[in-house]
Amino acid sequence: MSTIKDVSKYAGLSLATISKYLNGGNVRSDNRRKIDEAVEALGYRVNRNARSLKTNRTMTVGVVVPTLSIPFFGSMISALDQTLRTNGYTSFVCSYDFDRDLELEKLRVLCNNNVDGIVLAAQYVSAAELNEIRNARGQQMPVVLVDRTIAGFVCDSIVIDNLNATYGAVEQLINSGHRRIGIIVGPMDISTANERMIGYRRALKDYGIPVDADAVPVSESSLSSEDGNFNSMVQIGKYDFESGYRLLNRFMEMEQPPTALCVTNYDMTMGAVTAAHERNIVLGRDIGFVGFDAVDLCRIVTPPLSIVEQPTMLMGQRAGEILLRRMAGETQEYHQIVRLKSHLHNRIVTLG
Amino acid sequence: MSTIKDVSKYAGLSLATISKYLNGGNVRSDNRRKIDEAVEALGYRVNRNARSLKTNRTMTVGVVVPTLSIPFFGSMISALDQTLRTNGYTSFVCSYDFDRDLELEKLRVLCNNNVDGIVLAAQYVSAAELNEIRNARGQQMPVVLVDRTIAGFVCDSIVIDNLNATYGAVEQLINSGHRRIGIIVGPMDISTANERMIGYRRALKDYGIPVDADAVPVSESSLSSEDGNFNSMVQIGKYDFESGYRLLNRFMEMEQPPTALCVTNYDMTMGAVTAAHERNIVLGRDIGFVGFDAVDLCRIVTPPLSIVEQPTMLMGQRAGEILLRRMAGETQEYHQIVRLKSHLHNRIVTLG
DNA sequence: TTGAAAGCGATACCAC
DNA sequence: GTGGTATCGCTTTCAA
Repeated sequence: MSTIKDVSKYAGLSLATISKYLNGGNVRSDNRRKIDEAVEALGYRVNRNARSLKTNRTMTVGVVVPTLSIPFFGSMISALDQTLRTNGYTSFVCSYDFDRDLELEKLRVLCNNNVDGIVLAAQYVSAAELNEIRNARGQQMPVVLVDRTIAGFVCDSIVIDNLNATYGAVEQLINSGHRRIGIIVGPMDISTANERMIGYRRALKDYGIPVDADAVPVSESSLSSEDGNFNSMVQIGKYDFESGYRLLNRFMEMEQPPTALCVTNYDMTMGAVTAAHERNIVLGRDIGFVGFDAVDLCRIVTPPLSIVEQPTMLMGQRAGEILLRRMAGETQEYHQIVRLKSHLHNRIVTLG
Repeated sequence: MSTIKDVSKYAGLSLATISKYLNGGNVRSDNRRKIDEAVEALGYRVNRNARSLKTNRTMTVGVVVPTLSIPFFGSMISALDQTLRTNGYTSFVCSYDFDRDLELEKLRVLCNNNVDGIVLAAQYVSAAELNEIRNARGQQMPVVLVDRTIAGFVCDSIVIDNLNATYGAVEQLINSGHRRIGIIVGPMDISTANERMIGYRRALKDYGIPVDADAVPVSESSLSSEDGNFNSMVQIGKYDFESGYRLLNRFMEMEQPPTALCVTNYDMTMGAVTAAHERNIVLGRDIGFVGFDAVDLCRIVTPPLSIVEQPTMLMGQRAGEILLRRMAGETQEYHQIVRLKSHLHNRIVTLG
């Protein structure tokens, strides 16, 4: 492959001149022609590695997500990449497949590859670990958290107003006559799951419906095992298909099953819908139901499902915008948490 | 941030010794201790940019796909990454969002970033363009194509036996009594779409069912517009939701609609299922139906859908294995096309 | 505007 | 086993 040196020889000009021109500097027009010709003839392409070594910038950002198998992150990434691209950055995506070690490894590799910034949908990583990564290279590398926050880690975050998302969902169920409402949430150490749980509790409380004693977020109690209480209206899953499937079945096998159910992410919604189908339960008719994220799905089943839709594109865009500002050096700004509103596709039918 | 130089000073050893040790060389045990201590104390991390500049290897591979919003590529990438990781490589994923220019740009950026290999699910890029990219850096960079091949581009490819996938699907429909079978395929310049179309035609032919005159692959005719024939049993979509939705409706509005339908990718299957639902057509009962990829879906609707499932994980794994061999320098091997079998989840009910 | 030269952080050859 | 040093490809100061 040809280097800038080859171009220099071919064009009969110095390295400095070539470099300057290639980086947008001013060069006499006849020299410009010579360089263009040389570049063309040699098929020269800059070696970004070498450039980065010198400039300390790679014009790349790393995007780290727990999985690429659900549409949620796919569309977020799409919007994010588009935003970054307009400013000359490209994004490299890594999935850690819900694996604790892999999450950390991906972050480190990205960091060692000198990305200029990181967008992370975190799961297991701790504030301390993230701080180490953020400070590994010279000055603090910009990190933007999406979807989930991390307790004790100060940075910019773009999240959904999870509390009001479930609050609204549960409120609708209450308004249509339900009093005995179950919820399937995610692991309590994930911020989204915790917040969604709180929204559920608050809605019940506001409407004077007693909340199960154990239906409290982990920060306020020792509840953490999903197998804590087989009769609780709050069941804690793992945000995966199997959890939704299994926990819907558990609900239905209670002595006093709920009359309505709220399921709080994509995979668990798919699992719950599948389980319901296999039990010949028609969601939205036999029991009230609100799912999360699976927007395509709600058009396909009868009756249509109520679904909380999260603004994934907006989330990606906002994350990109903030990251761009940080990478441009706006360090004096306070760190911010952007909280986006979700949208409830409401198809709840009033009871009896 | 600290460099190898700092480690050298801190440990009181030469650069060469540090570098050697850090790369697995032999060093006296007391020195080993000193170095470990220095690395720990300084929080030293190798600068991969600098290393790559010297070694000409980045230990990264670029993965380029048309979208991250369908599970198909997500699970392929997962298996691919896992395979690569066992050999010390990490993968950086880029989506081009079905955009022609972006596809090329992503490939170029990856190439300029000196990835050691590329896995590509191609759509628009030409053989000439790919060749240029492959040869841009020194010796030929390993490129493995997944899912789709490119006419005239010689390389390793992992694809599905698309022809027999649709052949099998259509055969089942024929066996259950259908004679008038429609198909919704993708753009004819995508190899998978072309092959799926051929499988359809061959099945009809083998069973003595007349094929619409215009139901021919693009290589054999000028057919390319999806609006070519409003009454054809072959309708050409764009592999997106909207195509499936619109073309199912078109089929149903024909004077003589098909009695069975085969839809040949994920998004179009979702679109078709949605459209059918809105028309109150029960797929699998009112008309025969086989979809593609949407495996979750087939458990959720009644009656369960017949679906062609593609071995996405295996595809990613195989792609990784071949790429690893190429990156290890096995250049003498012939380029190969690995053709994986798909699996038909058959729930077709025999016609009354 | 142009060019000579230093240096980014690491590796690897070669002499000791 | 250890260390001095040239070098990877590029940017950037500074002097001309």
